[in-house]
Amino acid sequence: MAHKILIVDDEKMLTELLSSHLQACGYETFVAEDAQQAISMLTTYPDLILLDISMPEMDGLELCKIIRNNVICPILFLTARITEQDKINGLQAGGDDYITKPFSLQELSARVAAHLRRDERSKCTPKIVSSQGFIVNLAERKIFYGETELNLSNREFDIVEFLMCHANQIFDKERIYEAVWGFHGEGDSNVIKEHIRKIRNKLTDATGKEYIETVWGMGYRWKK
Amino acid sequence: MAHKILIVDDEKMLTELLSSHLQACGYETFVAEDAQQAISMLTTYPDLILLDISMPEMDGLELCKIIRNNVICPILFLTARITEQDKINGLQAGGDDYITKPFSLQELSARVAAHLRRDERSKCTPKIVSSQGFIVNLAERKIFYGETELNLSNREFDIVEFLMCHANQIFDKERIYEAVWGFHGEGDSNVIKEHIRKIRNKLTDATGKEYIETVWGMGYRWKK
DNA sequence: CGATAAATTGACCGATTTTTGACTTTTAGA
DNA sequence: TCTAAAAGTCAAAAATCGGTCAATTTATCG
Repeated sequence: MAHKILIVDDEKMLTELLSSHLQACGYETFVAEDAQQAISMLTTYPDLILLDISMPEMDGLELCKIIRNNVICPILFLTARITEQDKINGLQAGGDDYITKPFSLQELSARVAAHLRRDERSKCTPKIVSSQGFIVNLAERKIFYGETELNLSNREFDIVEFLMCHANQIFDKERIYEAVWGFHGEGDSNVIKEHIRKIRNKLTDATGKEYIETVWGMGYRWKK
Repeated sequence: MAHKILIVDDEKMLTELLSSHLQACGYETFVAEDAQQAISMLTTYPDLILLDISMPEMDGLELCKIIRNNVICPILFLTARITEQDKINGLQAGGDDYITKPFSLQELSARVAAHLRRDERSKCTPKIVSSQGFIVNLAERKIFYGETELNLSNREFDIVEFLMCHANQIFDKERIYEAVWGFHGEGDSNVIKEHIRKIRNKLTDATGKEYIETVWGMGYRWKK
């Protein structure tokens, strides 16, 4: 399957040029001309994003942060000026690399390919973490307690992963929602309660122990 | 290094309250009472800005745009009313979030912390304070006297935190109510009296000493 | 398309916290 | 000493929060 590349830029000339070149290189391309479009196009789950941060109508860095909160793929900035401060700002906003204008199409596709390769490699390396008798396979998103698998659903896995990786810290429902869903939810949400219940059932079924503690009026935490 | 927060508001009462609470939370605060001051204080490079957009003497949104053009830190609006249009206007002007009045100090610092967290992953905010044999964990909102935990409820914790952080100062019930609840209460409220009683019981149970003194006709104070 | 699993929502219960109201005690000043 | 205001006490009502279940909506897969 071809890699998907999202191009965010308001200059039609440029986007068409990039788009056709990258398509010629075998990529699938999507174009967004403003922040609104860019955000809604994240649903295509691009493998890489080219983002022009020097667009007059919007703050590219701000947009970058929003994007970074929703996807993990590489974000490459297209920019005219480039100072040390720009670099720092951009990296803090979650960017991965800069391509300064003017650039050749060859250079562009080379950089794109390099980032996709690196991303692909890191995807291939299985990440396995173990703690408290659990074996967590982040790549396959599976959790074992000794020999027995826990069969968590996606959301359940996300919640467990988040709590486990921040053991002993207390998180209220709002924060868990933010961490797992990536955006704000309504304050008094039943969703978290229900997921916690399901998770607890599966945990105690497999281990016979309690791992998620409720701190009344504060939230939940993974005991360690 | 503590995070720097710039507070822009023309109500002295409120700015002092916010300032002292945020300082208690470990932040460094700066106060600007008008647009002129606010702009010149941008040279302190704040990590977050609290901006009251309902100030009579100036256009908060206009000011926000100016600020946004100069710094990239989160800008949180303090506002009484909040319509859908307000939100759009505010976000277009470069704001990041809204806190609608009335709000509790707890809510405020939670939102502030959330934005700072999202903005970067630096962990320089001090979360544990100790004094007079007490260990106050602001993150987990727990208080220990030596080894023994005090098991305060949330409101109780808020009151103790407020009094403790302003040791030896006298506050009447009105003032305590404002600080903890975030808005004005009726004058002769039993709520404070009752909470103080509960707190005193828990304090003497754990320590055998008296910490909260009543100053007759004036209020309460934390003895130090 | 339909079947199945997952995610979310709404309703309800019980525990805990918070607030209230009635009452008692203490205090300062006449 | 007496009194009115302020503070303290207690129990019970009200609000909040978390846990659970069933029902509904939403994704996923063949």
